[in-house]
Amino acid sequence: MAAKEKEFGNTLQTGGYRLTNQRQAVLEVISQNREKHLSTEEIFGEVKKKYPQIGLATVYRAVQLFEEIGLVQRISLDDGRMRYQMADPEEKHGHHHLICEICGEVFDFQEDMLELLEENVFLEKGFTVTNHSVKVFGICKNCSNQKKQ
Amino acid sequence: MAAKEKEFGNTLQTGGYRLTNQRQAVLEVISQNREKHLSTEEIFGEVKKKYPQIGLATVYRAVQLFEEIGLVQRISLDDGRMRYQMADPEEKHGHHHLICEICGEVFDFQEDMLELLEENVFLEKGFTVTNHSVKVFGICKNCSNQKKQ
DNA sequence: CTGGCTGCAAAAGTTTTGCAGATAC
DNA sequence: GTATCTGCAAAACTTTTGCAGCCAG
Repeated sequence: MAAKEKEFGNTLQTGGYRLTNQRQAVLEVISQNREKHLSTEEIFGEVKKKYPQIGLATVYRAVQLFEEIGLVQRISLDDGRMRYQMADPEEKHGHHHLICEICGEVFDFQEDMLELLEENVFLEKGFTVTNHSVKVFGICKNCSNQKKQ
Repeated sequence: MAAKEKEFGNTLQTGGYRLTNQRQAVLEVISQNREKHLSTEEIFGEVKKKYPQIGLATVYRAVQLFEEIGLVQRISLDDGRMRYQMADPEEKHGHHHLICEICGEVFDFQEDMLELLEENVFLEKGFTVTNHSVKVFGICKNCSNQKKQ
């Protein structure tokens, strides 16, 4: 925890950015909801609990900054709002998402098979891959079980 | 062409929807720009050339209907607006997109390797895949060549 | 100190909605 | 004829921006 905050501070400092209470609070919320894929508005709501005077624009500016310096990963579920999740520095391209079409739950998954896909795309189309975003829609295990009952 | 319009009419009729001039005009624009990935505003602009009195809301309602009945595929490039493209009824899950990070051009690609990925996801997570959306970012062949010059 | 950051409020951009009139079937 | 569709305008939402004051370094 202390190590994490130190790392956060360093990452901001390296870029010449300031470590403000607001930014700390925003990152804390994202960090404490690692599995949640929060929208900006949801982050705003959570941060306000601990930091009631914060403005929505500050949250928008904070998450954008965090994405630029690689602290968080931006996720779009194509529903007209952006979501954010902690980025894992170990991952080359960020991870991917399984989205249940019944309950809307979002599950993470890691899939290295996509490396092969990238190779194919380069050979066939001359396209050099720098990143990819994969969303897989379907029915999650829980919802499948409920259907059977 | 005539066959396509007939098919369009039938698809709408099957659902109990009306074949209006506005809807025909919207679908014509999408159909005549198969490789373009037009945004709703762009579709609106094109349609107005032939049908100047059309309203933007009508275009929004038309593309939403077309997506529901499977005539078009909705594409999100996470830039805050939706795009639409003709759907190929032959494709199981729609095709995927290569997005150049330099010129912004969007190229289509078909990749069957994802079938394997779906199998893995089911085995590992019990998640039954019904659809997926893959976006691959990178540098296209043209932009790579320009860089070298 | 001072340049970067915040909060507020206004603006911008996309998409949705309500409603009276028009139209496909 | 009538249920559906359209066009307009207003509203709803998310995100961005301008600016005066504040604060981290």
